[in-house]
Amino acid sequence: MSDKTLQSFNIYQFQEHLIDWFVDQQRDLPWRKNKDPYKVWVSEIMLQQTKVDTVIPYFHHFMKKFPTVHDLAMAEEQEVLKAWEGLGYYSRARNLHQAAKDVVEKYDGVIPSNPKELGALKGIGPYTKGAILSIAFMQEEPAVDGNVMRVLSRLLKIEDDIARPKTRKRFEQIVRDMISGANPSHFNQALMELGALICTPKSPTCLLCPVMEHCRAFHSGVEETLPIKSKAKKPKLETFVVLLIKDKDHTYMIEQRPTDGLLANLWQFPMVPLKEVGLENLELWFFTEYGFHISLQDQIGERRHVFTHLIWDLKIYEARVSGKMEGKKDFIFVESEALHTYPFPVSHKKIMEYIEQDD
DNA sequence: AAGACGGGGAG
DNA sequence: CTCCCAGTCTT
Repeated sequence: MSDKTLQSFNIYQFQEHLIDWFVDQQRDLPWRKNKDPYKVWVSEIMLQQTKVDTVIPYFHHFMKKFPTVHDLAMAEEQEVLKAWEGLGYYSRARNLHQAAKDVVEKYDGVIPSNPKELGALKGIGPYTKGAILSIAFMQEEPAVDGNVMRVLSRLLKIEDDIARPKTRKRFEQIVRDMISGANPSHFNQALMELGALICTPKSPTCLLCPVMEHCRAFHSGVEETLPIKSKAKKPKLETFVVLLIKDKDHTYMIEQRPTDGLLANLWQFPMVPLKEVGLENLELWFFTEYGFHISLQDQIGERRHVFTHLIWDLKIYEARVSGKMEGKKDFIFVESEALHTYPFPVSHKKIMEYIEQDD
């Protein structure tokens, strides 16, 4: 035992109470029907930063479309992004796709069961590695996510800032000590399930908790003040003009975003950074940027879209093609009925509502 | 260690 | 509206 936090903590009785509760009370979730490593992998990637209820329909659709790691490896990235559309953090989809190709090429389609090779795959960090190793391969590895840090902070009354990278490492060592001798799959999933159902961020239902008697925060009455977490800084505001550029054939201009950064490789209506360009210079700026002329028409709406680190203020304008099109940049004109075949960020999906149906 | 990277739900 | 949630990669 390398962390004295667990001195005088009854690990084996804790394991029994926790796992008995989990076996009895766990939710019936689609990725719990078997322990196919591919399904465990996909579900764990989807569940990063994302609620179970949101993930369920995406998981069903994804498994129908890409039933095996081979199917995923063979797919076009655009298909994978389309299946991910609306789920957010799209680098997860691109990394999962790349990793599936690597698994097929390097490991003949067999997902590696050792920590080193598994953890080297794109998008598989310490948490996901531990989750796959414990759930699919029954190895005694920690899988420390936000639920686990919250549960253990309270259980052991640990006041370290869970926003710090160092804190996760401490919890990993604690789990290594606590998981010993237990069913690794049940133990890790039980900690996370407890965090989701009982030991919730606000107003935890301690009176229903199967490990209440083990919980140091509950005994001290401080469960509501844990875990300690430093706050994120405020997102900064960015203002854009979004152009719904209609061609004479009832088609609209869309473009693909860059291969790196925010919403990489997704499609969008052209966006003009308003602060830098200014409404007066917009048409000239557009010609310089895209190589053909438009005429700006009326503003037809405005939306705010909030990301973790920034806010988009989107002023939606109609525009018309008014010049020859000899494109400098990559863009296409697409019939309004066909827009839905391209992966768009949620913000631009909502902008599609401003397009009239009867044109 | 700090910042980039989405989107949804609760109150 | 405001607040909360939080894995991995990059720098």
